[in-house]
Amino acid sequence: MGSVDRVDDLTFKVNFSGDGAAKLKDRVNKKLKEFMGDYTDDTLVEYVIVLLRNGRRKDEAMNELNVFLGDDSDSFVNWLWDHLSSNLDLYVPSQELHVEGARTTALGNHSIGTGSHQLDTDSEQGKTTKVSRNRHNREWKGLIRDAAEPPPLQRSVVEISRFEEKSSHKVNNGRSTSPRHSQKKRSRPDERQPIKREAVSQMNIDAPRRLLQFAVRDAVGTSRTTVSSKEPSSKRLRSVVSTTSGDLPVHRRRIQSVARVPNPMASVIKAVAEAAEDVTKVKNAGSVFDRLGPGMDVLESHDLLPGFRESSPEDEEYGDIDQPLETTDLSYYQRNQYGGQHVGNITALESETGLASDYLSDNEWYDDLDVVGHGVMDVSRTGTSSGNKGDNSLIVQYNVAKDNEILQTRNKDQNQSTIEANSRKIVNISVNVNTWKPPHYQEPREVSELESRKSLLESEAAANRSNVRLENDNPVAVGNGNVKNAAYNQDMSQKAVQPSSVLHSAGSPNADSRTIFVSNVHFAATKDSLSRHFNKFGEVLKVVIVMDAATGQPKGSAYVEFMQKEAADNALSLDGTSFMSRILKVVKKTFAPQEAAPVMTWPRVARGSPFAAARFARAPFARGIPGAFRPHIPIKAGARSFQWKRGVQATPSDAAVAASKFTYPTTRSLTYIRTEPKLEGNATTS
DNA sequence: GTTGAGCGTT
Repeated sequence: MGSVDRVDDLTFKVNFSGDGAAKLKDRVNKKLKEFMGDYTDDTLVEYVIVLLRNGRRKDEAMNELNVFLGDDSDSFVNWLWDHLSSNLDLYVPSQELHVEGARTTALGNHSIGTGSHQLDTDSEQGKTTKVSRNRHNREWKGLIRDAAEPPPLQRSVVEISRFEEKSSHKVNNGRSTSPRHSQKKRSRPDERQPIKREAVSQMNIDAPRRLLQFAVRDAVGTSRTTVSSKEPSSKRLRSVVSTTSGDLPVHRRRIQSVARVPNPMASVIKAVAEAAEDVTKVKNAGSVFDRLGPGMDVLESHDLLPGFRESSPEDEEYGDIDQPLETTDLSYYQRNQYGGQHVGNITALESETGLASDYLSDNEWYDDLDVVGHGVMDVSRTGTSSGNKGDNSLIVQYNVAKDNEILQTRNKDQNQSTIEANSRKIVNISVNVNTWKPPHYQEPREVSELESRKSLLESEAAANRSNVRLENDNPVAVGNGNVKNAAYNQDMSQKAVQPSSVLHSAGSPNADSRTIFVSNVHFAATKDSLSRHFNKFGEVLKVVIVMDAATGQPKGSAYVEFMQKEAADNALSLDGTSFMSRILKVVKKTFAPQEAAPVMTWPRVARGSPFAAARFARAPFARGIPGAFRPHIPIKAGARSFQWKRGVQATPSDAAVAASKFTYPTTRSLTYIRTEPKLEGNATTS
């Protein structure tokens, strides 16, 4: 078939202009419809024509169209070449008609080219990048006419790819993968540089690009799941759609063609797949597109939202970009939830600094962290407003808190700009983390004290029968107690602290009496920090930070359960003191239900009363308790002032009596409340 | 306008 060979060598590097172009478009469109049916996209038609005009050889055209037409690409191009070889004069003015047997310069080049070349390059490009796709299509005709400049083939290839990148900047089409990107490599890399932007109907790229994006995304999606697979990318790609084409309906065939991706696009896809593979190797990259980024800064600026960016590897399923903010909140939440265990690893990781800073340094990092803390709130609250300046950094922080190790590795290969801005805060968090002590750190003491404590608790259990009875007056309270009891045992078994579990089974009904309710807790406070803050008064068994289930953020209150009831009582002395630069409200956990039982013998302060409630709610109960609670009642009246006063001159007041009653040396050290030496102290001394 | 009344969770 010599004639066929001859046709195959043809290129149609012609200026299809005016009516000719329209006619050709029409014809091509019809033909394409035979293959693609309603899926035929006008832009694809235009794309075909541009291929011709750029002097694509037949095989090249097949390759390029293969992405969109799949198997049909060959037959279509065959048809096209045949058709053009005999009918080219239908579409091109005869004087411009110039069919070339080999790849040489086209005739149309100088006839119309130069003049419109300028226009195309400068004005048109700037314009079209801003115009919508529809307008592209509409203007295409004219553009084609104008863009009659056909530079040497290779260069035009380059141009397209450049346009591709360029336009995707503004169109914000997200995950565009610059279809021609790799092709330019394939064609002739050395010719890449000279031409910056010699526009060649860039608008034609949009639709193909969209299609290609899907292909690439499929490819990427596949390769992402097969993380460690070393098999050739083409193989993986094939697995996207496993069916073989055979005699499937047109539509399905087309879909397949996207995924099957034979040799031509293989280079593109391969590059993508390789990039994807790199991503999985690098472990940190949140997204394949992150790695694809170098060629497409669009993603950098648009799609890679901070949260998405920072999402840790195990959050791979968040790859959908819609999630970043959720991720943020989640990590924040987890950070609190993880409280002990997870952060513990981090501590171990940086153990040199650990444990060193304790009580005294507490205040320091608390103050520091307070700064961060505000941001914390910002994130969780105004998470959706991306305009918030602090968001980025804070998100980073959370991941620090969540998984420090990951961030450290990430730091290495991430753009330092963001990191740099946040490094200070990160350090703060790290300090926070470092001050944490592993759960067992107090076990030695616990064990040693355990004997005495056991007895103590037993007696306490007996002593608290009265409390229990008091609870029993209220049915609801009893129910709560039981539930908590169970919870206790569970919790203890998890912690594998056997002795305490024993204690609990004995004293669990008194859990409430050993528990304090701390409110006005800083949102950034963790179980650990609270535990450390309160364990001055005795072993802290459990700290529960009350979280708002809806928002996932802390509600600013916490339950601190001590091993001993006395410790809880003493801990009440921290009421009105500063913790993380917030004035704590420390009260006993209430026994009485809030709303269900307004039925009390003595007159109660109405629940609606915002201020008095917390304070007075305890009063009636305390009245029923002999001894232990009494001293605190007067303190409550002027809690803050009293605390300050005591801190300053250590007055042997009721509070001091209460404090010294159980001889916890740390009780006196309340003087460390130095954060806000305000008017309070003076006011009450009078 | 640098959240802030309140009693949860396993």
